[in-house]
Amino acid sequence: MSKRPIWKEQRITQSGRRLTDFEQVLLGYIARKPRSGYGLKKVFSATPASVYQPSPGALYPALRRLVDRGMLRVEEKVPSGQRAQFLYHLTELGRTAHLDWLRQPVEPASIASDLGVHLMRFAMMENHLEREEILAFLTGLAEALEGFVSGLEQYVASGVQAARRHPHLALEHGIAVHRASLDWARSAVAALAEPEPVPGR
Amino acid sequence: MSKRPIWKEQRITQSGRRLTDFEQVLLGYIARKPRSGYGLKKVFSATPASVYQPSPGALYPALRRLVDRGMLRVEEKVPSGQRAQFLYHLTELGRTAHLDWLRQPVEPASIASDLGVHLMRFAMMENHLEREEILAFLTGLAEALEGFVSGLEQYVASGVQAARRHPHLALEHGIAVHRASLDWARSAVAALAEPEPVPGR
DNA sequence: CCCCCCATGTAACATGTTACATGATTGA
DNA sequence: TCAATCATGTAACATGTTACATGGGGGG
Repeated sequence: MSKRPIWKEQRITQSGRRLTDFEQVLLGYIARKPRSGYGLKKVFSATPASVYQPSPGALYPALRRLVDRGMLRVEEKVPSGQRAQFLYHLTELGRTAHLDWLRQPVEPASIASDLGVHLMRFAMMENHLEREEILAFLTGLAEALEGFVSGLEQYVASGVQAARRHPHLALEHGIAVHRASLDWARSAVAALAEPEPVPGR
Repeated sequence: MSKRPIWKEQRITQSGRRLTDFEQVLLGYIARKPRSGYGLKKVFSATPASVYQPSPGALYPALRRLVDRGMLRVEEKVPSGQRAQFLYHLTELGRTAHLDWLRQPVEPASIASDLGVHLMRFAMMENHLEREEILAFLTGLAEALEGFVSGLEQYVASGVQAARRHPHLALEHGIAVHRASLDWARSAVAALAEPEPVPGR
């Protein structure tokens, strides 16, 4: 009795669980245009940046979960004589969840491990968020990267591990790539602060 | 009988399975100096670059697996009255596996997703591989990055997805950071091609 | 005839995350 | 007394990878 378990409403009963990044990315692709499982597979393989190729054992169960949770709706198409094809559409709930995901602020603590996800989010924000929100996101991203880079620089300056050459060089690598990321974020802010360039003139 | 299953000696009976990168990194830290589970945990938290903090549910089972497979040997220390502490040492088999891992060539196809692992490997090569091997590794890394970057550039130049601004910017990000990585690799080759700078003068 | 593309999945297996659990010592 | 640090783990759960399975249609 002195030590009864504390249930801080964890185990959010399965349907309250947060969607994984992969599930969110699927929602994002389907938001642009309804797709089949195979169609999604092709979207991934056609993008050179996202080197990630989801295996069927990851893709199909994920779609099933999204349907079960009411994020997706299935449309069955039977193209006469061929194997059935299933087109997935976003539901209202799915669209809400996707927008919420796009609007998550950048968490400075996990900036290094989340960079790829943030870039994915940025790519999917187009036509979904206001310009102001997008600029705020990029600014937050830049600030987080600034903090991360200066943290690495301080560590290098502090002289810990200075004796070993390779770890030092590896740290320099981290500084270099995150600085490049930071420069990109700043230039993206500048590019998007201007109005969309009209191709015709 | 017409279609019996094909067993291409997959399922390599548990002990033939390749070690995961995480297991290899553990071997690498233990190679430098025998450590306890808790000691390894601290190594991770003390390194600013590897933002990854292994959970106990990942760390302890991994150590157990390495012991079961003969890569590690356990030394029990009982500091009189305190909870037992276990120091892990590399076995010969463990050292061999670690060196094999360090010597794996860079796979150009997976360069983007493996960059972090390659940097980890580079950091751990010091005092284990010959200078020539290290330079060859860095050269291979640079070549793979060159190929990756020029692939991205060609994709951008091909004008697919040119209509959408955000994906285009995200691709530019990929180009920028991998180019930074490439520059780093080249400068690291140059730095290591010279003899170790003597601190005293 | 064989292989590749279309298009769907399932099963076994290993791993990781989150939360819980234990228990001593040190410091506020 | 309460909290943090040292130091070890386990249990439940969800997810991912690899390989297998099915089956039609088109091209060399």
